[in-house]
Amino acid sequence: MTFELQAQDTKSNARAGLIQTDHGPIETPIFMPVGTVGSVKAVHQTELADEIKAQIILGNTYHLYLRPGLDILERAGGLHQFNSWKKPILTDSGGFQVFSLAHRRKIKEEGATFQSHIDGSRHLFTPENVMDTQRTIGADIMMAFDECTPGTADFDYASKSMAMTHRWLDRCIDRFDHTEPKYGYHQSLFPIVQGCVYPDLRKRSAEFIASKGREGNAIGGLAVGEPTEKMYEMIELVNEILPKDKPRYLMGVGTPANLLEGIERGVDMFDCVMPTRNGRNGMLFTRNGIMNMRNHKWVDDFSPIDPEGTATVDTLYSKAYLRHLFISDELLGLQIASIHNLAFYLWLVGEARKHIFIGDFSTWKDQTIKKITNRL
RNA sequence: GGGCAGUUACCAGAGUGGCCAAAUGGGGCAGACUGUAACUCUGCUAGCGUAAGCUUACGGUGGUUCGAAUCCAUCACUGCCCA
Repeated sequence: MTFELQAQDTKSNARAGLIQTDHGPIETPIFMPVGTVGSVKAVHQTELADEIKAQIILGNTYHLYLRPGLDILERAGGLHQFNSWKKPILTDSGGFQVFSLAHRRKIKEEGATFQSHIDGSRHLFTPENVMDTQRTIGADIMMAFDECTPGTADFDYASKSMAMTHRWLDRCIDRFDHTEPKYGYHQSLFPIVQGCVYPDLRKRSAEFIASKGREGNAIGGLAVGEPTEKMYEMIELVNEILPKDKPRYLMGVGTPANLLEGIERGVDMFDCVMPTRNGRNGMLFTRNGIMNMRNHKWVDDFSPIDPEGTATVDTLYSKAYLRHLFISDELLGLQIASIHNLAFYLWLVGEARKHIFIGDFSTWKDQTIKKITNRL
């Protein structure tokens, strides 16, 4: 994998770049649709590629390990073969599940034991076997196994958690460096900065992560309960330390406004379930603001879903029709909303990239945030 | 023509003397959702009021009772069965 810095905004830390992987290029800043169990929910691969113009998608180690399981993934020839996505894939390590499934896991120095949310069986995830699993999945970008610390953690907990994540990282790196890809193409390992909302911890963590000299770096443990302003502060602080010549990935973030604020602070990669999950729940993001498609106000609005939208569904269908689909629990509504939202997210980061090249990113960002945060 | 059962909020449907402006489900109206246990979750859903509260309400009318969706009479309507 290579990363080329192509443009740097003069008034902010925003930058545009190009990642090259064995599964093709990724133009940054980029948004990566989340496909936890090997599927971006309600969206075909053809739509992902042609309509949404996704360049890379996510998978999840925890979920794919439980289902379909490593044997099937290996026999399929890896996740790319299994789900017919020919472009790059990044897998999360299960570190987020240490947070989101906190009530059904136990953390020890060795690793985290999960009680499966599917059948209750117990499974130990260690830095070593999480590397092995991601080798089997065949992700282009593998994530280190970390503890995603809640944004509300106290300093003492955050400090100990961060230290353990660092020890886990060393074990991840050791295993990663002593194993080979299974399917003949290159895989990268991204370490993850933790440290909750504590500047001292974030600084130490960023220095530790940067010192590992991996091909890219990630910022984790944000948008997990802390105030948004704290999140922005942490991004700013961490990005002063993370190397400029490597891609920076802000994990799990976020709202369209979060993306622009992140880009301004030097983030290159984002992922979030928001466009797909909120889409399935009837919420549409557009360049003019946010719409709840279940609202009565759309009942007889026969104008296109998003007249300026880039996806076919945006002009093919009306707001009234989409509202009807949601009110009627029709599956097509989930598909249209998911495609629209993802296309919007990809359009947004693409525009950001353009404006970084043009040199007016900050001005454009301020105007855009005002519009996209409107409630329609 | 006779017998039986029933009529409760937008719909379905509990409730059979006070704890009932009335369970529950659906529908409707809003809100939430950030490395996905999520086509999920939360709130509201007679009127006025921020609220306490007040008013109108369980087919109609008239009773019994301190008190009625609940008991009685009668009328109307609906369903089933028999002729």
